[in-house]
Amino acid sequence: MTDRTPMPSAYDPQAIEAGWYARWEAAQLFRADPSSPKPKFSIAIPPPNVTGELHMGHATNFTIQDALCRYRRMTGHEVLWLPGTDHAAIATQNVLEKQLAADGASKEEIGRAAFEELVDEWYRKVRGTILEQTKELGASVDFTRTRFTMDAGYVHAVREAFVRYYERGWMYRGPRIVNWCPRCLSAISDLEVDWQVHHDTLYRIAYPIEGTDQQVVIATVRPETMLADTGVAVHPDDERYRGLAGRHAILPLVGRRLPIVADAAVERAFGTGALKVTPGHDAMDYEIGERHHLELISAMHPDGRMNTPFAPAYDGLPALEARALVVRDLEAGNFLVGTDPYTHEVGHCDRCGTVLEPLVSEQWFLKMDELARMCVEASQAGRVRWHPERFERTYLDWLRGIRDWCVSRQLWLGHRIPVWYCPNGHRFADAGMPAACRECGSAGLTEDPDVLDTWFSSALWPFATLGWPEDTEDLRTFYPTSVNSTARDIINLWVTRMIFSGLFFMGDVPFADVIIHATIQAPDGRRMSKSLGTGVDPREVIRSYGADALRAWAALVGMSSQDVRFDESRIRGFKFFANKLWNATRLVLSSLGAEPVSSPAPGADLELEDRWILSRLQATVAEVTAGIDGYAFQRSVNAAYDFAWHELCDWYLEAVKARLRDGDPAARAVAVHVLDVVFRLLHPFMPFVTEELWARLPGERDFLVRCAWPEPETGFADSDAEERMRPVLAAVQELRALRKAAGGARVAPPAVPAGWGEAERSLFERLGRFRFDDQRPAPARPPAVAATRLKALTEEAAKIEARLADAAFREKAPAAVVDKNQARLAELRADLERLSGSD
RNA sequence: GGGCGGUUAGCUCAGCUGGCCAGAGCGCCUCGCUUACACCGAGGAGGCCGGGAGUUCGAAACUCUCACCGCCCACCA
Repeated sequence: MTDRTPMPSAYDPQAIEAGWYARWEAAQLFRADPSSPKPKFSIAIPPPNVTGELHMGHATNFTIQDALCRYRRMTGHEVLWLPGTDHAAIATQNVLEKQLAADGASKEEIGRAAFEELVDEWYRKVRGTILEQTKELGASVDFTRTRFTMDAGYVHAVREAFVRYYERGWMYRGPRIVNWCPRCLSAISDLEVDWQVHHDTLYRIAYPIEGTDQQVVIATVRPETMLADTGVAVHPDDERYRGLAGRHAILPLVGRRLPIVADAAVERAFGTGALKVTPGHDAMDYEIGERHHLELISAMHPDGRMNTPFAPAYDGLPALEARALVVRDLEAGNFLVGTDPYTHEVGHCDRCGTVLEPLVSEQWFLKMDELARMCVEASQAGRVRWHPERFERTYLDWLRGIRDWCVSRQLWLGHRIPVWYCPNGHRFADAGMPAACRECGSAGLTEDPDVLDTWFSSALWPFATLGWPEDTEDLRTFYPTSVNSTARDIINLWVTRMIFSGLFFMGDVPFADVIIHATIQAPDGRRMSKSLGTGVDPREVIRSYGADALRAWAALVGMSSQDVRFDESRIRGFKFFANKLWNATRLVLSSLGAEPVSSPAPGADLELEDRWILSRLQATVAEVTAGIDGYAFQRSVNAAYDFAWHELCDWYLEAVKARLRDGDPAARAVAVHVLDVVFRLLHPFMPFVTEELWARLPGERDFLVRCAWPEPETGFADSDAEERMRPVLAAVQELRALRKAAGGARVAPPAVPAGWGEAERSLFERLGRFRFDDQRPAPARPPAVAATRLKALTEEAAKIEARLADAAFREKAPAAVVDKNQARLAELRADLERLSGSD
């Protein structure tokens, strides 16, 4: 989009970012064409939702993915970056319930239909916000393919997936102990448990042993659950309790006979070494109960109140009240032996924060053994590569100890479980809406009331968004996708599940590379969170510094191996950088005439500084490219930044200003070329300002978005120019130091160092702003070079001399290292000589 | 209880497979409004690279160990 409008002297992100996204979209630059012959690159964007708007973590993740997509477009790939949103059932339901509660209402009061309207409204709002933010960030997604995990096609995919698992026999239903949220009134999976440290009391309670006057003392933090005790367990090798197994204990307050069993799961060192077994209210007890065929009693309603008709004193009480009462009664009956303070971790619902109750209930489970095995194999075969590599272990460790996945939820919101029950007790899975029972043909089917875990549908994302289970062109073309970029907290929640889903349904991994980006923390190191007031809204950052600055920073820190604190000053630094690019462009453009600008060619009419900057440029191209290829974006950003500011602006443009103004075709060609390449290199990270500036370069301009990625032009690699340039730059710096020492007064022109030709002399004059043939009288006594500078050089030289004098070093160090040291020493000596000469 | 990551200038962070006096951005100090840019330019101060031990001619980087900080996993009630 050629642009010849005048440029204001200051870069204003607001002014330039506004228009570009619409222009890109209008030109359909981000629309993927499955029939293209180009190699394919695809990313299914992680579907965001949770808080309803994009936060800094999303901004970072979007930046990484967008950088990859833009880079791949430029390297000649057909790119599909597919956006979308997730219905996030449990999170959304919680948000809405909180809103209702704030108005003194509840979802039960307003009813299902009204609640669903609220849900739809919420999704519309969230989608609008996310869409807006996606554009503000410059994310080059294909909006024509936007998906939602509850759209019609996706619903079909989810149901179909369930049915296929069901028919394989991997989906089963049964009463099991699960993590139950008494507020959400739903089961949740092991991964959705938020463990928090609690300071509780450990009660020691004496259980009389039947037929003796002895007793066994157990320890518990939840005395109220004793009402549901159906056994006592000790370790089989525990001498203290030898002979106890096989007898019975009598449950205080209730009088129930409890078999005493020996089980190796009991930790002898903990508490008294004796464990009350409550299979209905503790996961480990549940397993012990299964092993020893103990009775299972549920003593709690789903809402967390006691359900103990056999002990009416406690029936119907909230658990904590029941606990107090139980403790009082135990004390009264002399069963309470003692208490100890006790610190441990207690599971909370990670969505609403309520303390979870392990409860037994009917739930659907997905068998994980085969799926886990498929994941491990894919990993071992290197079909999925993790970046950084260490996260592969997070994945493998989880798979190794995996338990079946509880996929059912008792929510109002979500995908219904496609299982049907007929009046004659038959049960079958059907993705459609069957009218009659498959087995007996009877009508009057009822559908399973539960919905699926949100992550069940998210797990299908990489292929369901491409049209699965239909055999679509998109699916054939863009699956498997290329990369998945995620925060590490959902590695197992989401990434792992996508991998086994892909392997099972598609027969192939869903992506070749997984990249795990850093978590962005608040400036003080706390978690960024709305409720803590530590959140930073990307929109405000964009308003202050521009999306380009935010993105450049995100790319710089995104792949850090540790968490990263939000750092406004660095983002501002990138705004300054954009301003620098802006003004460098202004400088070059303002000195161009009307005549066309040619392209520089190696060896043709180039001055020393031209050769130098072109040589540095091609090295920068190589470095930026290597950085992206290795997912080390900080390398790319740093290389481009340093080159553009500290080589191009600080030296080259200063050196060629006059040549540009004088119409030197070589300088013009080189300056324009270097800017052009710099904009290409930076475009994946700073798409707006680079597109804007690139459009203003001479010649007819299309879109930078679809320009070719620069190759390192090795023909411009010029070590001779780089070596000759160094002493000139050093000499300029020394001259500046002299002037400074002279308090700004004129100093005598330096003697021409040996070996300098006309090129060096001319460059030195321009950069140093003086002329060798200046005949005006110099001060009688030239100022002394700053002593510190001299000292530093002398010290370094001495250090290197010492190293070179060391026999061990000369023998053992590789020749290249020795050479390097010698070269450096030569440089230092030359500098010192020049310095003393001007003194 | 296991595992992982971190500890480098005042702040936020780079430093790849050990070798160019230890780097950047911001902040701070001193000069300078030099017709691209004061969102700038030229200089500068500031670091026993968490502590200790080891390997090596040479270690911020490798090994061991200790101390903190953070995260993940785990059925010790």
